[in-house]
Amino acid sequence: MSDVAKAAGVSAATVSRALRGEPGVSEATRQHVSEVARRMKYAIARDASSLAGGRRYAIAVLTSEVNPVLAGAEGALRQAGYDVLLYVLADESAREKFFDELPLGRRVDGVLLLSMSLTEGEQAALESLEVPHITVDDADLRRALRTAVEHLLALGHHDVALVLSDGVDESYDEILIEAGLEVRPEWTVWCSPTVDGGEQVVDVLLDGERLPTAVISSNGAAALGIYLRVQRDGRTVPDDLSIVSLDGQELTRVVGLTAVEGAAKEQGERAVADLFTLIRGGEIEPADHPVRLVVRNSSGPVA
Amino acid sequence: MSDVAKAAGVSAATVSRALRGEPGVSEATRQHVSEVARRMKYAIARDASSLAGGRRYAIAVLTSEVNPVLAGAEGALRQAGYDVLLYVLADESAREKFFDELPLGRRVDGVLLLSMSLTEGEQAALESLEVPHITVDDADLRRALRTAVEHLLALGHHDVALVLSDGVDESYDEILIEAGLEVRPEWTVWCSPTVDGGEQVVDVLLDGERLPTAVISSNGAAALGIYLRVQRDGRTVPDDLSIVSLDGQELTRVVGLTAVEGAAKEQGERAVADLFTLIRGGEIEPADHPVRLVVRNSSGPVA
DNA sequence: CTGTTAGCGCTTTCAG
DNA sequence: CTGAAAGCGCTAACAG
Repeated sequence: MSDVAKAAGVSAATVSRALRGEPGVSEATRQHVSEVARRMKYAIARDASSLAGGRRYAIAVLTSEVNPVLAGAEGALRQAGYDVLLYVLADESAREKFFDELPLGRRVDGVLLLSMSLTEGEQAALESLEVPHITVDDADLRRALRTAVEHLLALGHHDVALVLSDGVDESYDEILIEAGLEVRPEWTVWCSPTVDGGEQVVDVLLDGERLPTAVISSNGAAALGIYLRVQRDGRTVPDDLSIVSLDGQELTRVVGLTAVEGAAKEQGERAVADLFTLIRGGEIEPADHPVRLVVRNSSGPVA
Repeated sequence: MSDVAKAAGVSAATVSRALRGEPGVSEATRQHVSEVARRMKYAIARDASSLAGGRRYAIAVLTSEVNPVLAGAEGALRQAGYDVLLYVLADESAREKFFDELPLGRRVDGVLLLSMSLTEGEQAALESLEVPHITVDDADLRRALRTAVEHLLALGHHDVALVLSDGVDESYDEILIEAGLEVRPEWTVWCSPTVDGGEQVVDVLLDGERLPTAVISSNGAAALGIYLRVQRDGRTVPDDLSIVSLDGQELTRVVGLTAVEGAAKEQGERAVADLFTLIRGGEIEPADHPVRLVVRNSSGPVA
C-alpha cells in the first residue's frame, strides 16, 4: 500500500480511505488513487486490514447441506466483494463441534444460516459472536407448508402426514391445526434429507392402523424416496397416497412430484441482501418471498 | 495470546510455538501451555497469524457446481483445521472474473479445484499464485468412462454417444477409440449439467440418420433428463437406447439408471489429503480411486 | 480534506 | 529450550 501511496503522491492513510470508499477524500484524489492502484495491480491485504480493526470482508455460511441456495448466496456475496467461509454442518457431531468451538470470533462480518434451525443454546452461542446473522428457510418453509396444506385440503385430504428433515424444528403442527387438520403424533416424522431417508420413513408412516391419505415432505430427495418406496410396495401415487414436496429442486421434476418451489437460488440472494442491510446497521423487514405451487402428478383427490 | 502466556508463566513466543506444534519447546511446556489455552478457551487469531508470516490455515475451493464432492472436501478440510473459502465458478463470467482478479494472493495455503478443467491461461494464472493446487475429477471421470464403455461393449453396443457437461474437455474420444468404438462427431455433444440440459440434448442426439444404441452421460442430472425425454418421446429404455451415467449421485438411483459411482464424497476427501501432502512439500502419486459400476435398468443388450 | 502516529495479535530472528 | 524485539500491512484516532 505504501508503494501505491508513493506512486500516487499521497499517504497510505489516504490510499486506504480512497480504496475503501470512505468519506473524507476528495473525488479527484479517490479517482487518482484508484487508477494508480489498478495500474499497479494492487489489492488490499485483507488480513492486515481486519487485524487493524477494519471490516473483514468475509461472511460465514453455515449450511446443513450443499444445495442451490448455497450457490445463490455465494454468488451474491462474491459480487459484493465478500469472501465466503463455508461450513457444512451436516451431522450432529459437526454441528456440535462448531457451536462448541465457535471458530468465527473476529473473523467474519456476518453469518448466513441456510436450512438450519437452531436450538436455543446454538442461538445463544451465535449471539455471543456479536455479529449480524440471518437465517434462510424457515419463513419460506412455513409459507410453503401452508401452500401445500391448502392444496391438499382443496383435494379433500384431511389425513395428512408431515415428513421433516434435519434442521427443521417441531413447530409446524400449528399450521396443520390452523388449517383444521387433525394432528397425530405418529404422522409427524423426521428423516434424513436423502432418497434413502425417504424410503425408510415409509415404514414408519404406513405402519399404524389409520393411514394418512397424503404426505408432505420438507425435502425433495426424501419426497422422492417416499414416492419410490410407496410404488415399490405396490401402492399407487396419488390414489393411495398423495405426495407434496416443499422443496422444488430438480429432483421433484424427475418423477413429476407436486412441489412448492421456492426458487432456491433467489432465496440465497435475498438473504445476502438482508444480511448486508443488517451489517450496515439497518433493519430488515421479513419480506415475503414468492412461493409457487407446481402441481404435477403425485397429488390428487382423496380416494 | 499474551494473557495465555502470562497465565502459563511463559512468553508469547513460547505459546505460539507450543500451540502450533513447532519444534523447540519441551514436551512439558507444550502440555502445560495447551492446557492453559484450552482452559481459557483461547483460539489463535488467524489474521494476525497470517499477517505475521505464518500459515493461513485456509484453502480456496473452486468448483463449477455445488455437489457432494464439495461436501466431502469441506469436511476433510475442516477436520484438519483449515478454513474453506468457497468460489462457485459456475458460468463463464464468474470464471473470467476470478482468473482475472485472482483474489487469492497471500490468503490461502492451497487451492482445490473441483470439476474444473482449466484452460492454459487459467492454469498459468493459478501457477502464478505459487500455492499448491490440486484438481479433482478428470482422472476419475476417465476411469469411469472406461468402465461404462466396457459395460456397454459387453452388452453388444457399438454405437455409443457421449454427452459431456460443462467443465469437461474434449479428449475423451480416445477412450472410445481404444475400446474399438467408432467415434462420430455428432455423437459427442455438450450440455449443461441439469435435467433440462439432458432433455434438450436428446433433440441433437436422436436427430441424425444413424442413431446411437447407447449414450453415456458425464452428469447424473443430464442422464436423467435424457431418460425422461426419451421416454416421453415414446421410446423404451433400454431397448431403444441404453443410458449410463458417470456420476452416481442419488439422482441416478431415482429412476434406476445404470451408473458408475465414484463415491463423490470420498473423492473430495482424498483430494484434500493429497493437497496437504503437497503443502507439506511432499510428492503425490496419482492413486487410482475405486470406481464402481452399478447396473440398474437403463442399460441392456443392444436390440 | 490529508498526513502522522500508534497499534491490531501474531511469528520470527536473534540472543541468551 | 526460552525470551525480547522487530515487524507483517493495514486502519483509526488525532492533528493540522
